[in-house]
Amino acid sequence: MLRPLTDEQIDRLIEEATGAFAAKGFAGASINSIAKGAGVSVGVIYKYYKDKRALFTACLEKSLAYLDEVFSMTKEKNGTLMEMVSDLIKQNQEAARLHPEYFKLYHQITVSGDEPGMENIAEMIEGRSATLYAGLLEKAKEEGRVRSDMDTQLFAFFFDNLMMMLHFAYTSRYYEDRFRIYCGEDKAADDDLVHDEMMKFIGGAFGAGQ
Amino acid sequence: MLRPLTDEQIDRLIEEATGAFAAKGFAGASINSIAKGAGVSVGVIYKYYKDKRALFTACLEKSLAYLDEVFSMTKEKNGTLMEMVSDLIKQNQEAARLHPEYFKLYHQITVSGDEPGMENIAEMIEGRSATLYAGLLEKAKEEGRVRSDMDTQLFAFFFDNLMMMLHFAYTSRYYEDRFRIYCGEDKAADDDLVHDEMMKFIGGAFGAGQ
Amino acid sequence: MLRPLTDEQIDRLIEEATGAFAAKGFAGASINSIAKGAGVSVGVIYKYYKDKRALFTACLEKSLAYLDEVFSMTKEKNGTLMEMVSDLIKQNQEAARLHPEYFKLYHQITVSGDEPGMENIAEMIEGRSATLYAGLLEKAKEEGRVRSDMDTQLFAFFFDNLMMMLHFAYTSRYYEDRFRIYCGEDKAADDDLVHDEMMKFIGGAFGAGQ
Amino acid sequence: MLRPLTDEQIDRLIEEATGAFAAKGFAGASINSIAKGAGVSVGVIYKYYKDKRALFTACLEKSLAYLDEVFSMTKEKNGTLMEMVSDLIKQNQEAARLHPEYFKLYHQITVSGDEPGMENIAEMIEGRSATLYAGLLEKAKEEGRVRSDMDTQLFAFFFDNLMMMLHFAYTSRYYEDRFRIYCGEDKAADDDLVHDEMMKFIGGAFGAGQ
DNA sequence: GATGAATGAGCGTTCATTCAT
DNA sequence: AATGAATGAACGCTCATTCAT
Repeated sequence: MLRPLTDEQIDRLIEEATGAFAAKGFAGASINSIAKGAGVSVGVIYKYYKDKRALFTACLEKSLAYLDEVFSMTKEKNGTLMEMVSDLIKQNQEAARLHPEYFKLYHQITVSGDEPGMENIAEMIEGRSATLYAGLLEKAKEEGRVRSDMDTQLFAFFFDNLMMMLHFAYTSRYYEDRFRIYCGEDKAADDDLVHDEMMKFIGGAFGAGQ
Repeated sequence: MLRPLTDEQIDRLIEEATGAFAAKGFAGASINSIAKGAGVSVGVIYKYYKDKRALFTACLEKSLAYLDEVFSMTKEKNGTLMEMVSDLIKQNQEAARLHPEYFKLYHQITVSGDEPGMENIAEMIEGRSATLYAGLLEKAKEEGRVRSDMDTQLFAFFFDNLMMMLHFAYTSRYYEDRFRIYCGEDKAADDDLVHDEMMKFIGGAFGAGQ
Repeated sequence: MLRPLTDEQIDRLIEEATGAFAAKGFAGASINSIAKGAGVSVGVIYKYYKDKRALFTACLEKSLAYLDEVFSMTKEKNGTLMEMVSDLIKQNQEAARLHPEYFKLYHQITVSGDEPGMENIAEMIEGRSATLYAGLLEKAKEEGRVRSDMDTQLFAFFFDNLMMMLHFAYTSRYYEDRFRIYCGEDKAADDDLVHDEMMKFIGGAFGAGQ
Repeated sequence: MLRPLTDEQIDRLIEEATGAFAAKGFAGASINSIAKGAGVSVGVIYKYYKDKRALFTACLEKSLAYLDEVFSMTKEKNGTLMEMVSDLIKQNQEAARLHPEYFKLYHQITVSGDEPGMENIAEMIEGRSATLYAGLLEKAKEEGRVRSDMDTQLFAFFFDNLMMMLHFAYTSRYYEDRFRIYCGEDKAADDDLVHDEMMKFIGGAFGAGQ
């Protein structure tokens, strides 16, 4: 038989597709040009994926698996709250510089409307970190290490918002520009500075000095 | 009709197009159905706007003008830093509930890639608030009303990130879901609670108690 | 606006489509090559017809209307049974030579399986002639002008079978060949001879000599 | 398997393909699903048959061989003209109920246009019966057992037309419907009645009472 | 010599854009 | 100067055919 797609070819297809979906969105990306870009035939895509949506989902799953891995690395260190925050910032910076397209794809789904199959996607993606952050804050609050008057759920939410915006700042053309407008080229490129200032910001927000 | 489009017609066109782009994204929206919805002919759209992208840009500009107006209302009050923060939160909450489509459109451009005409759009949108926030923080720092060790530009950036995520949380399907996952239905719907907690978060971050 | 399709263009489109469907069947015919052949754009077909099936239906309707017209011309003459038979033969010969594609299209639907929208098509097409033929035979039987032991419905059916095969013999490549195999080139081309022999055959079958 | 296709496999392939072509037509049937249904690989089909058309032709040939067999059974009985007619009717009824797909396939080729390889197919199929019928009629005419003024070739043609329409009436969806429209459900299902009436019809046509 | 996954032309259909009116 | 039907490139997808194994 014609040589089956190698793992490399599949990887390249997913990579190409991820890039296309990340850059142009689901509707804007074209299967035919993804195939061309990946160096495979159109037809074979439909052997591996039922339709365009399934290809998109496969790309998304790979991206989310990566994001989850990054998140898990921090989680497993089991450090203190602020150690975790520091870690998360660093990991996000590093991961976003390494694989911007994964974050871009994540970014894409945040703009998609009510497409079928997208109903519980937020729960899937956000559930774990929501629970983790709120739990850590709750524990820290009980132990008196953060301000006692916070709503831990909302504070977890605000904190995660900062994390999301951080990786988008390394990832989306618009957010990159915006980053530079706020800080100038130099600071935006200085990962350590950003980390340190963010630690101050979040530390202060949490009242983590107590 | 063989007379120029009236201002009302242009308004209605932009409104219709904004709704369509907000709901379905750039690629998903159809010029023909926008024309039908707006009660104008397809052809005339191309007299006023070079192409679909130009129409999108026009919608975007109107949305941004609205957002700017909201922002200006706060700016002109000339209150203290934390008064301004409080105001901004409230304004964003109100505006996002009133005109979600404007925020959705704003959200759309953050995912668009390197399309022509999108080069300086961030500068256009973000320049003024970047300057304002950093300026206010700088002044407050000099006066000792916020922590003295902050990088005011980065802090302004972090703060604006929180503002952006706030309006997206009222505006994008995905972010709405995510909001509820973090806080539950009740808190996500309680604008006053969100405002108050956000004030604590930001107040702490700024060291605004000093 | 771009010049709307003239009636001539629509006619040409239907003609081209009828030819394509007649020659290759519904599945085998291609909208794109019909468009090319008719000298119109693909897109405009979809302005006039919802989809391929609708175009086919339009062709079929035109063909059936023509067939019906031919049939009506005979019916309205209100002649005796054998006069009607004679007329029908002549009309079918003439019509089939004039517009073979209409008969071909009719022929096509006889091979189509259980496609949607084809459920009651036989009733639509065959109902009128079935009633007419059986009625005429019944009347003739009562009047003793045909054999008294016939089942008029079945005899009407056999008679119509001969009519169908007659026009297919002028219309379908296969049936034309078969016609020549049975009779030789010369007789197959001799419409009057065919008419006369067919009159004998049917006259005998009906016992119309009585 | 890396051994030649067994005869059983070829048979099964042809059977599957015949079913598919009969049900969906040439264009509608899919080689890939025929292969799957027959339990052979796609590739091997192309070793045995040049292309889809050749596979169709092979199916057709098998169908025609069967039809020919049915025809031969009658022929070999060497009965009188009207005995042969009676036999033919019965054989057609029985065969059509037993193997509708063979007749359907035969029906398919009558609608196909000028495809290559279809040039002499009518000759192949119709030649023998044309000769036989005309011969029998000629002999009967000489012996005075049928009307003396008939053109035996055309009468043979008309007679065979009735035979064709008879098996299509048991075989094609459209012709089945039409049969019922002409006769009602009950008569269409009553093979003996149909046989008897057809004998009357043909007997009368031939003037076989003489 | 069979396999069956890959190929890619071509399908039906859409829709941004054009242009005769 | 607006109209809106026509245009045709390009879409997602299928399937007859090929060819490395």
